[in-house]
Amino acid sequence: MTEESAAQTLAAVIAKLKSRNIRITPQREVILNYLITHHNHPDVETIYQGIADQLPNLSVATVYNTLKLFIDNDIIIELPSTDKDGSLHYDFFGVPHFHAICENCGKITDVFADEYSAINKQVAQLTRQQTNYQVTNSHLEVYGLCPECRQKLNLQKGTG
Amino acid sequence: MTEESAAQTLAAVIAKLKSRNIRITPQREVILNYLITHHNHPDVETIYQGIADQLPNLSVATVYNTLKLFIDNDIIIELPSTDKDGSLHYDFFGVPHFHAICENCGKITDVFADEYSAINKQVAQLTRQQTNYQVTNSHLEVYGLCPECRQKLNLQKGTG
DNA sequence: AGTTTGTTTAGAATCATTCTAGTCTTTTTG
DNA sequence: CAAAAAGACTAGAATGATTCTAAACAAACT
Repeated sequence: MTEESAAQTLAAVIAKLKSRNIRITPQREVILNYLITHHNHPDVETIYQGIADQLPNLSVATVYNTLKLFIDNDIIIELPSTDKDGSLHYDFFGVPHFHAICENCGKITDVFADEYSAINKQVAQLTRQQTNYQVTNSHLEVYGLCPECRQKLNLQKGTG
Repeated sequence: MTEESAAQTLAAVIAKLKSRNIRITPQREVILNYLITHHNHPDVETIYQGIADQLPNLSVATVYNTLKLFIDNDIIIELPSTDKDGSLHYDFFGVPHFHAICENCGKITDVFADEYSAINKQVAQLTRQQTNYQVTNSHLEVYGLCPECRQKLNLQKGTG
């Protein structure tokens, strides 16, 4: 992704928020920009550290408040905490995708697939039919072993 | 589900655990039985209260340890905490299904659908192809408004 | 019987998240 | 523009779910 398109994405999301009468404060813009340009599924602490130079007086509470605001407006999603830490992770959700999570090291990997949009539609429809929920979005997490951990564990098994 | 089949399910899961050389303690059996016979997506506190009469000396730490054991052996799954509380929820995962979660009241509803098994297979395959993960399972959560909250919120809107 | 390994208990410790009170900023209104 | 109102931010305290620790207990192994 080029810098130009990140800027375009930022502008588009800001427009979306403004259209809902949500104020764009410097804090919100910096946090949003961080999320658009970093795809490492950061937790609150990582975000806080990552923008400390741009917002020296930032409060962690503001990060929490802002993330909640973004979640409620379907701009980012929350990912479960892995075994390795106890904190939730966040992910800008511009292009729909799902997540592969390593049960060994806790790494989270984005999975983009054309088929996902059709799957999503089917799941929303099934849910409506069977529960009468009004569906707004969905999250899919796939659990398993990442290639690195697979290799590591196989070597251990071979050696031990 | 009849009582008989719950007992059969319990026996089957115990056999599975034993085949992996995992000890079946009274605590583990009671907690497992609770999860098999209650499908209200309990949190730790609810489980603890629900079996207090059967295990008067039970420690919460044991509940946490046992749930982790069951998760690692793909017997139960963990569900995210809703806005209404800060604790994780647990669900016996004998028959694969996914979850609809109400964004307003936090209710979690099981969704059973024949199509889910095919979706799951497709998702596992996509993940393998694109990330080279070795997939063991997956969770799907659908977010939206439950029928009750939809009605409640519509009435408010109409009245206000 | 004694030793090792694994499990449970009770309570303390941790730490992510939420809450609170006060301050600051922006918007609205006259 | 000034005043008032609404919304947002900060710093630090409070909460509370989860994890950790040390000691007691139970089961498996020699």
